[in-house]
Amino acid sequence: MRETIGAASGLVRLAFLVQNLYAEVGRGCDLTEAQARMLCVLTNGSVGMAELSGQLCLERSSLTGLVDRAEQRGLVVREADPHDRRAVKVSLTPAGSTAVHRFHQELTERLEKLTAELPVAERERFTRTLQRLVADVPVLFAD
Amino acid sequence: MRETIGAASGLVRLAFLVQNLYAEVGRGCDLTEAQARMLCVLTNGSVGMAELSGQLCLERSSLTGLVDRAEQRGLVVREADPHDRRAVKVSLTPAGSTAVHRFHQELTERLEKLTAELPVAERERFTRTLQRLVADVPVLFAD
DNA sequence: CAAATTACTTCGTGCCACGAACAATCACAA
DNA sequence: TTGTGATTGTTCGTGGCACGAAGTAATTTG
Repeated sequence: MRETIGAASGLVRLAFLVQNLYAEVGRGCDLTEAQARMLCVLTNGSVGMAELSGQLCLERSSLTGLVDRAEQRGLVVREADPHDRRAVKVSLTPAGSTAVHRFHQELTERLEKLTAELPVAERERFTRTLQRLVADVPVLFAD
Repeated sequence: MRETIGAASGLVRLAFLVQNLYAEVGRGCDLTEAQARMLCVLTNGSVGMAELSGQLCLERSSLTGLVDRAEQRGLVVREADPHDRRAVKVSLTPAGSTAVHRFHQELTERLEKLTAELPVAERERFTRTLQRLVADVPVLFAD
């Protein structure tokens, strides 16, 4: 049983590691963690508040403030949905797009360094298993 | 290059997944994420503020409040360090110990379910690689 | 058309994290 | 011994994050 316990510990520590990297790279781009996550989702195009809160696993009331602050910083805009006057579409401004691309690139580099030391075969196997485990996690960080 | 990009995405998504689980299990034990992390570190015995802030990657000033709130909830106590009158040792109360053990057990179960569907060989390989990647991450979630 | 549903916001609360500034204590060297 | 510089931890101010309850407006449904 030693091994399964180790798996849980390993997952937690890996998550901690990645999360710290995420925050660190975010700070370098002047983005909070929550903002960076949101901008990553918006990379795929404009999204309504409800769907966005679903993808980020946030209550809608939490999202309102997040979008507010991002909008004040000029990273994001709210647009009226032509088909539903209740709804709002959130999308990236050019500044937001620039920021998120820089963030994405830097984080990708840092994360690749993490696995860079592994032998190629091990690395590929690891990645494949990873893909399998996260198959139904929303795409927060597109390829 | 398709594969290396996927590795970064996979890591981010896995981290998101684990982090959400962490928060969810925490809520079930009436612990915030930050509190749960701290209590996990304290499982190994009492620790000074400076070392604790290092292990949690937090500024000392952030830790003060975290310990304050945990102390008010009766999860933790501050004790004077006999060898250094500036220093403080933080340790678990019985209530804190109970809470963190429950948290640890539930989270471990949930995390094992994550990998439970994998073929045994793949799972073992994955775990081994995991251990290697997190070798120098502080122990936030002991075996 | 009335009622139920959906989309989003507002408000109040508590928690989290940072940096600057500060007091107490310690370690060490002159 | 007496500075002097480093270390330990706290306070304070600021800003951000997240929740839930309650509310408004628009849409859908019966």
